[in-house]
Amino acid sequence: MQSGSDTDDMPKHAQRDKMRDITTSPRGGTVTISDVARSVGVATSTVSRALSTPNRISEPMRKRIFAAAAELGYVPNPQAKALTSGRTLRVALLVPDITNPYFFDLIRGTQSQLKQHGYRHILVDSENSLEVEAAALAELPGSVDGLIVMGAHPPFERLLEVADRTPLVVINREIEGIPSVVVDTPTAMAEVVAHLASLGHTDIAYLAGRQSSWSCQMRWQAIEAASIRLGVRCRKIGPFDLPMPAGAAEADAALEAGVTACIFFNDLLAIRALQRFAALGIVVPDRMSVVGCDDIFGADFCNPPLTTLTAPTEQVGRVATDMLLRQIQEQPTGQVKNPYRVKVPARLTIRSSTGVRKTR
Amino acid sequence: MQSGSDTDDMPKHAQRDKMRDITTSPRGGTVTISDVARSVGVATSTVSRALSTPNRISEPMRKRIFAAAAELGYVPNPQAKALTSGRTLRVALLVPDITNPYFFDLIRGTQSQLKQHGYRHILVDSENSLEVEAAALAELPGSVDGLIVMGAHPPFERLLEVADRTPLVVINREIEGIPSVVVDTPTAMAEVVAHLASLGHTDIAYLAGRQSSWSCQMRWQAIEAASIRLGVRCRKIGPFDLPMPAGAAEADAALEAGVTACIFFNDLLAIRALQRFAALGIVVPDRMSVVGCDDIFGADFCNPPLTTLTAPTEQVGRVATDMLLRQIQEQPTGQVKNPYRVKVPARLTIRSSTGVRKTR
DNA sequence: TTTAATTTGGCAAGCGGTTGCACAAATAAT
DNA sequence: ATTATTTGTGCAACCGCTTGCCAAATTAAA
Repeated sequence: MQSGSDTDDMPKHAQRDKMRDITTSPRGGTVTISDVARSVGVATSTVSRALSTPNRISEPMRKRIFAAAAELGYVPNPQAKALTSGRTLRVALLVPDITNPYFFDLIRGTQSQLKQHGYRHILVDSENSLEVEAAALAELPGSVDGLIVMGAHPPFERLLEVADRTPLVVINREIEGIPSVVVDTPTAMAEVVAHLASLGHTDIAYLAGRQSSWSCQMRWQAIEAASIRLGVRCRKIGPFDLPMPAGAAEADAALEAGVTACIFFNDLLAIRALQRFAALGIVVPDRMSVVGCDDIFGADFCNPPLTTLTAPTEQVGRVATDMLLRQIQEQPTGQVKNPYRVKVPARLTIRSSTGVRKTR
Repeated sequence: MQSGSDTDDMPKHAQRDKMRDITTSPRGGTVTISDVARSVGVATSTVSRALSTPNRISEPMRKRIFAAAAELGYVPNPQAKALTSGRTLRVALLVPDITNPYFFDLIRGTQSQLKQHGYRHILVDSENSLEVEAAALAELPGSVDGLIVMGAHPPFERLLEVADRTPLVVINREIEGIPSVVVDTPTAMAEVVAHLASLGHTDIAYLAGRQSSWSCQMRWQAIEAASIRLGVRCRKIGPFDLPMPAGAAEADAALEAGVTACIFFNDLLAIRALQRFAALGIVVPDRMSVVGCDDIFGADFCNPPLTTLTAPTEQVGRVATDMLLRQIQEQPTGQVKNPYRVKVPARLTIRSSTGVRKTR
């Protein structure tokens, strides 16, 4: 009851604290470091150090503080931590379209690797919108320690700017000066062409992706070069950007072009095209051979199972994450960034959607 | 040139600021609100209000501040904002397994809705691990404004605790006192049983999910009740928790049980079982009818296309998000939380994996 | 013209942590 | 026993931004 005397000689902030205590203590009050400090009877700095600076505080004191923290249910506030330390322990993942199963494994790979290092993910799905991507690129660097950008559509100058102030790794695109990890689909695409040629196909179409991405261009270059070398005709069709389900239009176009084999930018397209062909009564691979890319979920059990390019996608995610984390670590000394590039091979997985050319 | 005089009568903090300016201005320095303030010649508070309190600052001044902010490339620091405002504008998404395509649409739904309201996602994939889930549940509330928990494995007491201090919405599980949105698969499962019965099946198996989830239990109850009502035999098998690819073991078990139709907990299982049956030479649906649940990506183009339950999954995500955001908004007054529950119907989509029972 | 009501902008105290620096106690060296 | 070294803690400033409160300036009312 003589608490009245406290109030007088207490410094102002202590009075406030006390009020806060009374006000919020009953329920819902977050336990802060100073609650712990008060409970143990030490300064907040001591608690802070006990919690995050090893060997700075005597063992007995450390124990007491830990005990108190546990008892009070103290959970550090990441915002506050981030504000002072400059580390958010968060990484942003920029994905063009979560709806594409290709990104599952990539996400899974990054997530598991990040988790191991105590980091979290912010997942941003740009839904293939350049504006969303641009906005995210502008805003995210403040709230994360680094970014991983997948299937990068944004202009490379923009990415360079971002890379200049934030650790950044790009997946499936190579940009001078930015660390990247890409799947070497172009090289594998040459194999695809050879595979088709060996089956007797001389007229091939390459159906480009909706957005002309870097990968798409690289693949086309490789395919074109390979077909010239092998003496087969190959034309590029698309990209289409129609409201109809992606894949069907491409299928129709391939049909109209009179080719006997077609290579799709990715499995999503290829699978939908497969459905379209089925609907039109076009037998795959007898009338038309179909090749996809990525070996996504579904490529092995669609009808017929899809010949495609397979890559260790989850590993790609892990490698990219490692590169990013390394960048984040070395940032202090980081005068010169290490634009390390990794290229992982893809291999041709032959299933039943490709077959010998039938003369009709 | 007479700036020398400034240094003398400047308050201490201003001097510091100035020093900081010299130090970090050259490069890499983040532009803060006080940089903008200095550039315009006003106080930080004015800038802050111009930026985030409508109609508090005169129009001309507002314009000047905006211009300066734009010119300097000012980007607000979310950490600091969060620290003062108590709002992180971030929501966590707890997913048991991103590898399951079912969650795509859910994620997409929440993401798009969140984006519209200026919120971001933190995606946490627990990879079906209870510990990871528990850890996330403990840690996340501090760094987000609310959580959406999917396919909730965590014990409900735990969830109640969390819900007590953080806005929370659960998807596909009902817990007294927690807002939830669930797909009414149980009701639809009765239809499934009726469908199978009408095809002449009298021996049915229900293949449970790996983890005995709430949905799984509800479905089994509904299936059991329906089969009793319809006079067919139905047994529950599993769950299995084997290292082999989920689905194959279930297929074998169904075969061994001698049933002519089987209902799988979800499409992932059903599709893998389909592959297993094909590998064993069991023709679906002639020798075995197969039903899945969720109508995930792939269910329509697997071989044969899968009979399954379809629900507006993306919408479920949106609704859950709305409920969460509403909760976040009303939190100030939030004496009594509104444990609102939504149940969205699922409907039976009949494709080719179910057929009339063939006597053998 | 004087007084009251609005606007507009600044001051300064935080939010919940971290950290450089100072200081007292404990241990070692002279 | 006295001085020089280690620890072990506390003080207080600070991270970037918000906000309650106050004062000066502008406008409206008396």
